[in-house]
Amino acid sequence: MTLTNSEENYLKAIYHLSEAGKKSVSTNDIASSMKTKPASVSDMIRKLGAKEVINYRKYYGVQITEEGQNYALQVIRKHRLWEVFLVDKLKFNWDEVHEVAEQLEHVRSPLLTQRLDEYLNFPKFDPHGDPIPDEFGDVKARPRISLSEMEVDQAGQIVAVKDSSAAFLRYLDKVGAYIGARIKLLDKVEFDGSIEILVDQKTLFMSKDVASNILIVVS
Amino acid sequence: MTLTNSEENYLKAIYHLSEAGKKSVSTNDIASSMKTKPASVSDMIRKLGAKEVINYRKYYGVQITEEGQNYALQVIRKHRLWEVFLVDKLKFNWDEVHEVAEQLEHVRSPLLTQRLDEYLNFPKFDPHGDPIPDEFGDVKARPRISLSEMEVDQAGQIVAVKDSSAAFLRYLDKVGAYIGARIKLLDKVEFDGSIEILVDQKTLFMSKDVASNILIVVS
DNA sequence: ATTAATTTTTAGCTATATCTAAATAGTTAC
DNA sequence: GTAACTATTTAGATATAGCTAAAAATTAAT
Repeated sequence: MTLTNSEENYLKAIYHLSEAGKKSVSTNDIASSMKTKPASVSDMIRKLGAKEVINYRKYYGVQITEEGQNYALQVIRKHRLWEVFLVDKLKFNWDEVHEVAEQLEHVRSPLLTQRLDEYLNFPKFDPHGDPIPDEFGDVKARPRISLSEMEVDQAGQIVAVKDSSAAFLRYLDKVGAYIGARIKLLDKVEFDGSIEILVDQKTLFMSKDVASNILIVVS
Repeated sequence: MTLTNSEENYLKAIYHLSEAGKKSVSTNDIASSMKTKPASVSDMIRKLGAKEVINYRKYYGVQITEEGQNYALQVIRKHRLWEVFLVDKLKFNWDEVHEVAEQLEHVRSPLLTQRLDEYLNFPKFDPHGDPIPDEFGDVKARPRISLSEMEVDQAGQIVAVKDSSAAFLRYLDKVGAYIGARIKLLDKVEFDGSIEILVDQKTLFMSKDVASNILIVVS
């Protein structure tokens, strides 16, 4: 079973939206993430349904199937391997690789993917810190540290909190430090262990107490 | 001005057919080299004419324009650079690279092409011995003759093949007549034009048919 | 110089992937 | 529980790229 490049792109988008929490993904969600129109999405999900990579029932959201998930993971694998190649070997900056990897991810050659993986020394994470699925679709969990353990100038992504009280979550939401936010540690005050971080182009001060309750995956 | 992948493939075919002698290329020639139907070619050359990469007059052959030639050379440049990458870095055999390079040659990123060229140390010839155009479309020429045109006792190096089918490449690899191999013509049988050559301290017999498909640079 | 053969083009159809506009299904508000 | 709003699908276009079958132009043969 093979998908066209366009079908692969839709499937990848559906996979990413599914990952980001929701069990079922809406036509509008897909349309906005793909920068296309809902009508085009309707058409495409009918095709993806016929190929059994998603479950599709009219007027209800779509759910990715086991087979669809595996397919998506192989495309993501290729995307991230190429990103590693571009940065490690061809000296691209990590913010220059996405568009090129979007093209390279569709090259069909199992041998190429395998040899590239080998050549890059079986990397487990891409230049953005995202995990690279192996040939079976398995991913290595990323090591998590608390925000207070980070070094100055290190960048990362908020992935969880230790204290999940409503008050704490409300506070995080208010300052923009939501789960998934990409942050960078700007400064550490030796005196009290408080820190200064960059979130969404805004700087933010945080006590050591708060910082030690926030879990980070460094990039 | 950009062409679709399909337009790039047609243009490349027209370029290669033009190189192979004839000043003007027929619809049927293109159809058979592209393994498609003359009707499809008619359609496509109208499009390529509109984009001014070929000159097109109904019922006459097409001629590639200056602009078309430059465009074709850049696609060929990418194709051959990727072939070098696959063989030199990813340890592909030289008969396994064509299909993958056909896909990679369409990746659009001037930076990628430039960095790849750099990474490979600005190679001048691909694994089949064909010259790699530089960013201005210039190629380094090497005078080549076919193995069947060599004189007895003349020595040389295999630099390319005319027939690059997988079967032919496999055969050459098997007998040790790889690109780059240094050979010497030991004898020529007048009766059927078959020859005896020395390759890697081994003597090898070859039909005239095979010999005329192997290109040599004499030393 | 006609006729015959070949080549090339046109016409019309299929499939993918997109769009806009209109219709329909589902959800929310009062 | 109906009306209003939102989400989704359908219908009908456009553009690319291919096909077959038939028409038209060119070339070859007698």
